Amino acid sequence: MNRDTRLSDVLHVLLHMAMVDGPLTSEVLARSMGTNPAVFRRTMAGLRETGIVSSDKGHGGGWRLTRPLNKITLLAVYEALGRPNLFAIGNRSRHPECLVERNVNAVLADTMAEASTLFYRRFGEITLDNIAGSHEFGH
Amino acid sequence: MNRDTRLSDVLHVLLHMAMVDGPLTSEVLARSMGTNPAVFRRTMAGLRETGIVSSDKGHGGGWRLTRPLNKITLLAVYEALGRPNLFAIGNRSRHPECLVERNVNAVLADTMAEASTLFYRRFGEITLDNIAGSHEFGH
DNA sequence: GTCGACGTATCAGTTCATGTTACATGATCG
DNA sequence: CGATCATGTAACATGAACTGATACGTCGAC
Repeated sequence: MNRDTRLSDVLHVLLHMAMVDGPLTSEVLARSMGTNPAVFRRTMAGLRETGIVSSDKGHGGGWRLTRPLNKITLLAVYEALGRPNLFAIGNRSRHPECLVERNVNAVLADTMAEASTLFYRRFGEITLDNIAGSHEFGH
Repeated sequence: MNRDTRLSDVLHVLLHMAMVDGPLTSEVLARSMGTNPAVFRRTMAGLRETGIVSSDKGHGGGWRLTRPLNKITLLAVYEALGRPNLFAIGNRSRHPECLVERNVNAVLADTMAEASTLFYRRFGEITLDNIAGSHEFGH
């Protein structure tokens, strides 16, 4: 099963955007993401809608950050992507009426919920300037 | 991305096996798992190799548990399946030499490592008899 | 020796994310 | 105002991976 790398890809691009003054085009940023402009725009749509970045058409257009890196948490980026599924494992309810199956599902769901909480907490603590510099943010 | 439900499926089957005296055939157990015998055998191969279950050919053959449920941890089952990938997210190293990308990867890898530890700890604490009864094992 | 069961290789089918193309919209510049 | 440049997005193509399916080999009980 292939992993969803959009979060990693988007962070990479955002950090590069922060290093440049003017806007950058999908053409350029897609290359930095290793894909093509249409995929890049599709991926960034949520970040535009939640206001992390803005995009302009026409001459001199392109993408830019709307606020400094220390005002953007990893959690905000994750949520802007639509909170993609974190886990590769899960339940399949073939027999929803079966008590055993319900117990199994509850155990796995509990553990995954705990792990989710951990992800959210950590993501909320990390701002993008923490990532831009050397890897130092509290442990 | 579709979730890997093998762990959930296998637990379900193991608990049902524990409720029966004699061995059960792939035919029967596959039906309980909602699949066909070949897929069932493929899925259970690791559990046979690690000794959680045994299988016998010929008349009166089939699958049986080799030890009671309270001697089987969820972790043992997970490992017998080959420690399937837990996470749906991940890094893609398109630019391994890029410092920014290395920082991004490190942040995500750290968080995933922490979550892995949590999964392993919880899986190690839970034995299958905890799941068989009502859902009570410590919180 | 026949039958019943597992073991497993191999191929087919499906699904889903990603890649691709195409075209519409809108802004800027001359 | 028209040309150009950029985004927005729909629609379709591609490809990889997992599951399902089939076939056949092995082995044990009767």
